[in-house]
Amino acid sequence: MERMEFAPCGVARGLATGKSRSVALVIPDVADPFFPLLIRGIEEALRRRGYGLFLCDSGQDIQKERANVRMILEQRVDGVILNPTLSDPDGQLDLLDKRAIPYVLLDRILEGRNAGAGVYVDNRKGGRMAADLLLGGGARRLLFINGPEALSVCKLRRLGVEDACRERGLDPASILTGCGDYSVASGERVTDGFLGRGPVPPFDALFAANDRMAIGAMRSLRKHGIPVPEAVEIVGFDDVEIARLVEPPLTTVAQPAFRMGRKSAELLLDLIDGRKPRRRTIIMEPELVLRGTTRPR
Amino acid sequence: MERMEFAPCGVARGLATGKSRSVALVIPDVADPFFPLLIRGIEEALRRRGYGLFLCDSGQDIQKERANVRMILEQRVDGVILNPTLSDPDGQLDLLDKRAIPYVLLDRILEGRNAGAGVYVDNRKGGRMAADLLLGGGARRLLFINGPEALSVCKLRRLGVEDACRERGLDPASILTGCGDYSVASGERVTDGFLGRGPVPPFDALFAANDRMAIGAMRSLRKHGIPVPEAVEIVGFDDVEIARLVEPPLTTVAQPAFRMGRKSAELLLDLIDGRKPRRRTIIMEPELVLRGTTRPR
DNA sequence: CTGTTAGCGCATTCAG
DNA sequence: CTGAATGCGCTAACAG
Repeated sequence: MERMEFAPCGVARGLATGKSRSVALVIPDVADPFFPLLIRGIEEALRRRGYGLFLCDSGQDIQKERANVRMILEQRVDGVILNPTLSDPDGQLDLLDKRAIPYVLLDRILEGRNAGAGVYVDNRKGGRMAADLLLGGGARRLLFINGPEALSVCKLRRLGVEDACRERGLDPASILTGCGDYSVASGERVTDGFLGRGPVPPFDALFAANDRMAIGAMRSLRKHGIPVPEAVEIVGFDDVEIARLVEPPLTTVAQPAFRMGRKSAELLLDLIDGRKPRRRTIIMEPELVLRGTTRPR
Repeated sequence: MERMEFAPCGVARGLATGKSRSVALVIPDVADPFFPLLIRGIEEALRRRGYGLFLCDSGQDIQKERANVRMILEQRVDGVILNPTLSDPDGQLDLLDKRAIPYVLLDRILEGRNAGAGVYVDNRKGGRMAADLLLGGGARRLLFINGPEALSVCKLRRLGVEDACRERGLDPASILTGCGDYSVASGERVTDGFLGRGPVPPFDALFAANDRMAIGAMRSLRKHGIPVPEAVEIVGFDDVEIARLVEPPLTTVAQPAFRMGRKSAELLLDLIDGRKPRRRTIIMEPELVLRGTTRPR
């Protein structure tokens, strides 16, 4: 069988068994540097058990996301790892439910559904860690640039920020808030908006819900001649590769992307095999990485 | 059929027709920021024609690359887009040939094979453009940090650099040369190596075969207190997202990654459908993007 | 325990 | 032009 170079036909086996030995990953944007490590983790877990990975980048486009789900259903994948686009994907989750295709949600919490499996970091804690670092460093006025608040993770990060305020006896309503779309450009734009109003920045600390927006904010501050971290301290979220390459290197709340990917794939494979995983939702710990956009503590 | 929410079973159709309506993409490293746009281009072309994409990241590991190819063969993809790892993948190309599975090479030129299809930029021209920019700006001594010279693209970029030298009456042997592995760290290490020998840098211009190594070089120069672009001008290759985010933003030779991806997928689909594409190898034009690591011209 | 067979859900073919 | 039969290459159930 080795020498004949025979490879059993997965398609025929798939038809006979009803299992295609493949899973799909649906993400909103491959270009987001948060995904590469995640994908690596997923692939490692899948390969170990002989599964292939269908990649579906919906490009932030709900139309494409629909098309992707349709294609997934046709290709008869055994399961789906879903990191939904901004818009509400519940219609698509219903489709998966109806077809009894197991799925794991990455970085999104389902409020209505009780049966959903998911993997994510403790976003509330992450938000609290970031805000607490800044407030503990003497910040008087915090600007929080959140992602799209329709996403549960964003809501949670905001709650964490508010926790930190309350713990220090501050009114959560006193923090400035902006909202971006996770892109560098949006972080820059939001920050520009707050800086346009006068010569003195109305904030002395800034927390962005991801590193890309934090880097956008850094660009805005540099443009306005405001020194980081001397006049404004900055904390990001994710710890992507760029974070350590910008100048000064970005202090950030790290997500264990590789482990998240691996874990979500393992969880999905357990569901596919009909095993009952002990925990269907897995919450990982964020970790503060101190670099150059905050003053030494 | 709409209302019944019926989806034809791709697996059964695959068995009946011998076509799985899916192709595989084999890349050495999803974390390389050059790939996201490429993947987007590929996905766009594939979705348009109802094909799915199997992602295979070999993680620079030839063992995994083999395992990937095996999995690909089992899953009976209709074609493969291959961006091979450093090591020689010809054994695996033979496998594909034997099985008559069409494939398109990305960014790698086949010297022995006459039938290979491929998509890449004119790397020689790109190398010449970069070196010419630097030499034309008055550089006396050029450091060229190449990628692994086992790769044909790297050989070509070097040839382009030598072309530029000769055109300006310089001896190509006079340029300093280092070799990295495309990572930020390797660019930094190689540059460190040249700067460790004395207080004055032995070069006044630097061309790196990709942006990540160029950024590593920038880090090394900053560490040594050498101003960019005043004392050393730098040009990278690729034009990935980070290039415009570092400070100063990186002058670079841009590759049309999205178009390369789309084109390679279209080419592959033509091969799969048995159409005879007019050109089996497609060479795209690199483009110089002037930013802050070179002085204004 | 080994060898045989039915059938997975389609596309294709051939008969009507 | 519409409708029924065959087989793609496997696995699972079953018989020997």
